[in-house]
Amino acid sequence: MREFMNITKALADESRVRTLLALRGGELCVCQITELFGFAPSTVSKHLSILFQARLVESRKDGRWIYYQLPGKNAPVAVREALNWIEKSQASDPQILADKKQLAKILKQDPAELCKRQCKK
Amino acid sequence: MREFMNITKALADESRVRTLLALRGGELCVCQITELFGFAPSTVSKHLSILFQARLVESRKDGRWIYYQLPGKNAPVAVREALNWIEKSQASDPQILADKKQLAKILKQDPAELCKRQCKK
DNA sequence: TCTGTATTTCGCCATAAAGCGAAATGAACA
DNA sequence: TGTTCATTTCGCTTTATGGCGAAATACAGA
Repeated sequence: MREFMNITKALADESRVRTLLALRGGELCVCQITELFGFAPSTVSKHLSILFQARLVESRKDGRWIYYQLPGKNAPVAVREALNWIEKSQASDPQILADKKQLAKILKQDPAELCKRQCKK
Repeated sequence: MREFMNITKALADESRVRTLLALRGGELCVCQITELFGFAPSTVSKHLSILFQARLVESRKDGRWIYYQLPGKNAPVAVREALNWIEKSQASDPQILADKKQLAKILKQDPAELCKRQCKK
């Protein structure tokens, strides 16, 4: 029950749901997600750690960058079902489509440049 | 998106998840759910109104009693999928099984007696 | 109509959660 | 060995949420 509630609580925030749907296109580093939402990097990091604790995302370290991605087939059933539910219910939501568009623009940019800009703020 | 978040926020509380699973056995009136949790009637009422707004439950008035139940086939897809997910993930959870047992005892009692006791507190 | 009662609404308090900026961490590179 | 910089952790403030009891509402029955 504890684990299940970790999932439901993680899903009870719009930014986190949008993050999960944004990750459908493949892994993203923190600064790319930060760019998508316009939040402070620390805020995004916290959101990601909540998703991670719920096992809704996995992470991979590559040098100074940390990439987050949707979990693989080894994920708990409750997690897989949850992601399925979100996908089915929200894939065509206007906000999600807008995010997808915005994300395409972000992916064209150099991640290093994104990060540098965010740190200067 | 707004509607979807209503669902996820409604599910982000353990009592509300337990309520949904308790309703699998059929409709319940407010005082029966109140008895199950040991909360104040006003607290239970609020929980139910949150579930209702998310369309995760429906209600039926019968005289002074209001019965809550799981939604029928006309429920939105997101709601049906959510209930499915909860059922699959949590049906065999110890807490849910305990609730089921406790509920069986409650159902043997006269609802009118339950309510009277709760009001006197 | 008046009383009793099942439920909801309201106002309050305590706790949890979301956001930020500053400081800490840890890996690459001069 | 420092320095740079992507990310996280910490401390803080503001807002949201869950709980209660008291009062309001709505309906049944005397």
